[in-house]
Amino acid sequence: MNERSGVMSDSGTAVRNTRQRSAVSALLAETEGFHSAQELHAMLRDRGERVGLTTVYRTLQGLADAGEIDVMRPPGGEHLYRRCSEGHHHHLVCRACGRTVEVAGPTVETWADRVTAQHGFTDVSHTLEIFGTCPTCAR
Amino acid sequence: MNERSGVMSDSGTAVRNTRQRSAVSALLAETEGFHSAQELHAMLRDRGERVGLTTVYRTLQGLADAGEIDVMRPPGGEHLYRRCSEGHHHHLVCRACGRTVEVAGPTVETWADRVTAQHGFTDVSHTLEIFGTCPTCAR
DNA sequence: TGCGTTTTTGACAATCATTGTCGTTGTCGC
DNA sequence: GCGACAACGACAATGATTGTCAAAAACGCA
Repeated sequence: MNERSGVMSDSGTAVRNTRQRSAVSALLAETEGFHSAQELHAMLRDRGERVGLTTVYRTLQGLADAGEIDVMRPPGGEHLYRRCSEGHHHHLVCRACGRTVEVAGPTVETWADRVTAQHGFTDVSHTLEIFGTCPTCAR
Repeated sequence: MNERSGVMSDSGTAVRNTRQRSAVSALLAETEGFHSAQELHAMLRDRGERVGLTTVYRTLQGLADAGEIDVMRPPGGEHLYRRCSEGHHHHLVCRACGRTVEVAGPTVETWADRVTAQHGFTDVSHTLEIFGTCPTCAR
């Protein structure tokens, strides 16, 4: 955690530092793995933090836009959010039990950069998700 | 959560050949680019084919499960479907104009196989989407 | 070829995550 | 301390996708 008050986007819109925003950030900082907006909302409630569901959605959106958290969109479900560890990485997700393994992929990064450069694309980002059956569930 | 995940590719399940299924397949075969289920439904109606929206959804799902079409899930929107060209490939999508470039990635395939094997995962599939700004829109 | 079984269809209702609304509340600059 | 204005949040609205189930169509078989 760093980035405190005074974060201001170029457009001149001030991002205010509120209890709710801090609560969401703090929760994400302490939590492992992916969780849906609704789950995070419930977790905040359990902690005694009173934060509206709408606010949770908006805060997560803002954090995702700022690149401070990961968003995963698994087939057939809600969006899942997770604090973003430093550096770029991807996820290997078990279809059956949902277990997630974090994998770094310098190979992929390099490849993606080369491909996009070839086509003249700029301001590039990419998402890569790998789904499979983990050894435990395979049995 | 259980999966009736279909490995029923053998002769057990008869996939019946209906007018509606043919219509959807034919439309996809003639159409370039990605389209939503609703768009495809409208296109069928314009052609004079009478196919229910529910059927379109189910047919697309079936085709996607069978690996005959691509599914893309862009942020903030509907699922987009497209006929799948032979071989595995990925997409480079322009954020501004939506233009799509198809790219093959043997490097990525190899990498993905290696990583999943390392973790013992089986029955693996992956999705990779690259978003950026194309040269035209960058200006 | 005709018949019965089984799948598929499709209009409509239901679901449910996400977004919009808008009066109220709290923050922050001054 | 004060006022402007962003953020909040309860609720309603949206809208894509899925479930339902009677009717229709396809296919296997005699």
